[in-house]
This record gives sequence, C-alpha cells and structure tokens, in this order.
Amino acid sequence: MTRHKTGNDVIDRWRELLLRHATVSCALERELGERHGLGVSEFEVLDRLAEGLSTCDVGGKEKFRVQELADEVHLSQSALSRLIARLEREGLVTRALCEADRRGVFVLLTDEGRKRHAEAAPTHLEVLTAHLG
Amino acid sequence: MTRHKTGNDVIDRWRELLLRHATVSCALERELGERHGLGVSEFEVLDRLAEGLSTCDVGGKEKFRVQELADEVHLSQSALSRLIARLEREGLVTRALCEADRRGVFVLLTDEGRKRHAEAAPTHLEVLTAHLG
DNA sequence: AGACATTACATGCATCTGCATTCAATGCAC
DNA sequence: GTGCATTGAATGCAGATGCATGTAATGTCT
Repeated sequence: MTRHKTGNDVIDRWRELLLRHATVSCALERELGERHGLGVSEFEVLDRLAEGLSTCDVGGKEKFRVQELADEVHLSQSALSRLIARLEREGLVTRALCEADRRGVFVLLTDEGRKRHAEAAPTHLEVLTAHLG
Repeated sequence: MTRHKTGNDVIDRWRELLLRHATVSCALERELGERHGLGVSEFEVLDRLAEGLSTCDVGGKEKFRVQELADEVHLSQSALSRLIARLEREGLVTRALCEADRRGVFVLLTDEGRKRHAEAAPTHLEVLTAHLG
C-alpha cells in the first residue's frame, strides 16, 4: 500500500526531494539548535565563511560580501542582512567596511565564530551521514 | 573553478539537495503564484485532496484529517490549520465536522477548489519537468 | 460515574522570510 | 563638474511557520 502512486516520474521525484529535504532540515535544525544554539541557515553561513572560498578574497581571508553569501545559502539579500545581524549580535561574525567600494560590507568570522563552527561541524556531518549515508 | 569543493560526499550531496530544492521551490512559488494565486504549500494540499487517497476515506471521497495532510506536506499541525483556514477563506476547501469523532475535522475540496487545482496542475507539472526532466 | 491522561485541532506569540523601499556610494554621460 | 541610473546593503511591513498552550471530545482506570 504505497501511497504517492502518482504514476508520474517527475512528480514522484519532486515529492521524494521534498521529503528528503524536510527530513534532513528538520533533523539538522533540532540537533544544531539543541547542541549548539545554531539554526541551519546560521550554520551554513558560518560554514561558507570558514571555508573561505570567497571570490573577493583580497589578500586576507574569509571575506565575503553579503550578496555573495546570500547566493550560497539560497536566501534573499534582506534575509541575509538580518542573519548577519543576528550572528554579529552573538559575536560570531563582524562586519567590516570595504575600503575599495564603501557601499560594500565584508563579513568576517570572529575567533568565537570559528570556535562555534568547529564545535558544530561534527554534529552537522553526523546528522547528514545518518540521513544521506 | 568549481566552488563547493568540500571533498566530502555527504556534504556535497546535501548542498546539491539544498540547491535543487531552493531552485525548484522558488520557480514553483513564482509560477503558481503569478499564474494561479497559489503558494507551493497550498498547491500541495489541494493536490493531496484531489488525489483522494486519504486513509479515512469513509464512503465519500477526498476527506482528510488535518494532521494527515500536515504529514503529507511536511508542515506542522498549526501551520496546516492556518493553511486550511486560508484555503477556506478563498473558498477552495470546506471544513466538515466528523460525526464519528467530534474532535476531528474533515477537509474537503469545493468545486472551485477542484477547478483551481485543475488549472494549476499543468503549470506545476511544467515547472517540475523543466527542472527535473 | 468520576478523575486523569490523551487526542485533534485552534490560537497567542515570537521569529524568520521575501518584497518593496530607502539610503549611501559609484558609475556614466554630457 | 552636474545630473541620472545603478549597485550594495539596511529596513518597514506583511505573511508564514513552529512551539507552547488552550479547549473540547475521547479513552481509560477504578
């Protein structure tokens, strides 16, 4: 008695995708939240910053423009702006003016941010492995 | 210059999943919204109702309990309750008391609801085919 | 029957999200 | 240079979501 008998490949694949996404997101949200006080989006941002693969890697490292991060984590520019604000309030990142183009803002990991990311990364990997392994 | 070189299979797959989900959801949200005034979740609910595969299919058809729908579309019970309220306000579904267990509420498609779903279904399929085909 | 736990759904509340707008800094044409 | 469009990010606002809670109906134990 398998539900979801749509008889349509594309729709079946979409539902499968929705199911996987919901299951994993939900598990991640719970584990990262309970064990490290981080949301999924928050972690993704910290993760990108820790990877330090920014295109505007001007000499230093881990410098990201807000819009660049937004693209990476699939959030709107405004959502990212506020997310950064939250992370900054928690002391995990800092905003730095971009001297070259003073409209821009660089986002940088603080030591505390790097620490929290390092703590949370194993949990992240563990949950993903459990669900996608 | 492929970004995302995490070197980790599980994380790569997770990011791939996030990307797919974001891309398709976003496209669906836009097309269903612009062309039919429906959100993705709204459509998913109408879709389940139109399929009429409820487990509490008591003689009639397309009768769903709220929690049953919530499971199907991966939303919390409270979110579903409000979603149903929106659909009811738009005249696409009706709430009916369940005589057998008067705590329960059945959700039923109205004619207008069936019509809107029939109109939107091709768009839905079209977008999915374009992205997952 | 009476007391208490459980179930099904609705609702108050805080948070997150996107859209539209705003504001400041740049770029461009002239 | 001046004027005007564009870009990068912040913010007002409305809508959606989840958690905790409320309320009513059932179930259970004695």
